[in-house]
Order: sequence, then C-alpha cells, then structure tokens
Amino acid sequence: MSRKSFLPIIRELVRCYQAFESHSGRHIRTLGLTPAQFDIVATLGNTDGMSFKQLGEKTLITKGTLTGVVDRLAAKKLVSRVASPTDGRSQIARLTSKGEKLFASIFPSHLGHLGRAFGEFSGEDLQHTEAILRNLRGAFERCGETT
Amino acid sequence: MSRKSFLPIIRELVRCYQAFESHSGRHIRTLGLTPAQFDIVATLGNTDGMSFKQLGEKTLITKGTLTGVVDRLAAKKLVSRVASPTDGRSQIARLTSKGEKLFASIFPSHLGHLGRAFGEFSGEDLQHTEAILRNLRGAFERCGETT
DNA sequence: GACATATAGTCCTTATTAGAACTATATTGG
DNA sequence: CCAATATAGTTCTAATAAGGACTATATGTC
Repeated sequence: MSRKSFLPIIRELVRCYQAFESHSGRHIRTLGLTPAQFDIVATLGNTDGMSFKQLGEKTLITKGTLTGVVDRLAAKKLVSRVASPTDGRSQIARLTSKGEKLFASIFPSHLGHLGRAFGEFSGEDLQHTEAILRNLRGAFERCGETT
Repeated sequence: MSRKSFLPIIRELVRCYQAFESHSGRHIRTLGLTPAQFDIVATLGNTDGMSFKQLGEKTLITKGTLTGVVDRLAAKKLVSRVASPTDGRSQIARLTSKGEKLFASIFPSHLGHLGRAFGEFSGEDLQHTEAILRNLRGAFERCGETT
C-alpha cells in the first residue's frame, strides 16, 4: 500500500479537528472558560465528583496538566477538592453549587452551538461518520499498543 | 434532529485526533522536534521558502504563535528569515541547508511511522474515510462562516 | 501628496500541554 | 511485619496556543 495515499486522510483529520476546535472554542470562550476548563466542568456535571485519575481518563488531559486546570477552576469557585475517604493518595474533584449552576446554564447552550453543524446530517450519516471515526481511532491506538 | 445524537461523533473525533496526536507526537519527539516545529519543517520542505502568512495558512498555527516557533527553529539553525524583496512588512522563512538535510531524513521516517496505522486499509477505505472527514470539516467550517 | 484604512509580523498575557521527577500512600509477596 | 513495587497527585520545565495591541509598511481614494 502506497505510503503516500493516507496523507490526505491525515490532512483532513487535522483540518477537521481544527475546524471543530475553532467552532467549539470560540463559543466556550464567550462563556468565560477555556476549552480544557469546559471539558472538566462538562465531565463533572451530573456526577458526585470523581478522582483525578478518572477525570484524566474521561477527558484525556494528562495528569500534570490536570492539577493546574483544576486549580484554576477551584480559584473560580467552580470546583472543589475533597480528600478521598478510601485512598489517602487520592482526591475527589466535584462541582460546587456555583459550578453546578454554570454547568446547567452553559452545557445546553454549548450543545446547541455544536448542534448547528449537524443540521444537514441524517441519522444514517451520523451513524456512518461515527463508525468511520471509531475505525480510524482504532487504527492509531493499535499502533500505540505495539510500542 | 435530536441534539444529543451528534455527541458520539464529537467524542469519537476528539479521541481519534488525540490518538493520532499521541501516535504522531511520540515519534516526532524522538526526532528532537516538537509537533509544531515538525509541522513547519514539513511545510517548508521542498519549497523556496514562504511568508509567515502563507505558513500560517498551510499549518493553521496562529501568527502570534508562529513567530515563537520560527524563532526556536532559527535558534536551532534549521530555518532562516529573509526580508521579502517585494513587501517591506513581510519576511520569508526558509529551511537552511541543515534544515533541508533534517527534512530529507525525518520526513520519510515519519511517513513510515504514520503509515503503520493504515496497513489494514484498502484503497476504497482510504477514499471513503477521507470523504467523510472532508464532509464533517465542511459542516464545522460552514458554521464558522455565519458568525 | 495627504489621509484613512488595511495588513505583516512582533510583543504581550494568560492558559494549556506533555512528560519526568518527586512525595506520600497503597499493594503485594515472602 | 517488612521490603519491593506501584500508584495518585504535585511540581517543574520548556514549548505551544490564542488573540489583542502595537509598529512599520502597503493600498486605495480624493
């Protein structure tokens, strides 16, 4: 298989993601958060809180970064940290009541913003696009495992 | 169309891109460059140089960031800046001979690394995947234009 | 030629990113 | 019970990211 024939896919993936980031990030900033902060608020919404490990897994933000982002959300009084009752090493991050209100307000707004891109997609389009992306992700992840 | 039904696509796009970044970035770092630096070297390879404006368009690195990345590549003697002969505001960034050698050495290596992910893809798979990504990118970009 | 407007790149600021080293705590095996 | 190993989160570092303000230059109009 020609090595070059996959380059258009790489190019389209990068541009697609950047277009998404631009579309999404532009709106998030008007909400007074950064994309990483929004990601954490969205992940914590409608939960009782979760450990940093779980947060890192669900958001794919590396743990070195996660500490700082949670720090800034805590400084904004949107998130609080509580020591884990069961593991002395661990802390639980949880939305404060202010954070819950923010989540309740901005999450639907952001879903609406994102949804605008999908107005022309049929149900079949959506399922097909998801399947293709999952397959592509699997291809990259399988390479990662062999390292 | 249900607002929620596109969320799996968003999730898969983000995870797919992160898997790609992890797969690609890991290799680039072993080459002694950062992903943004590699992006610029790859974009300048096999050209006579280009303006920052053109570089920004081809790499989608914002100009505030671009100055710093080119600075660091210049400090590594991989890229040089020359004043534009036709526009007093503009500068041309170009690979040095050291940069050309690096490009010649690492670009095929990186293509090989990326190509490993696509070993199971048929020609039709590749074309189909590209078409889906282009369509999805178009959806996000069309939203950007209406702002 | 003068003036208004636009543009190229730089500088600045705040936040994020990734990963290694570190400390405190947990787990496992003998 | 103790030693070895693993893990959770923090700290640190250098680089990137995004966008606005700025300076120097270009362009267009009168």
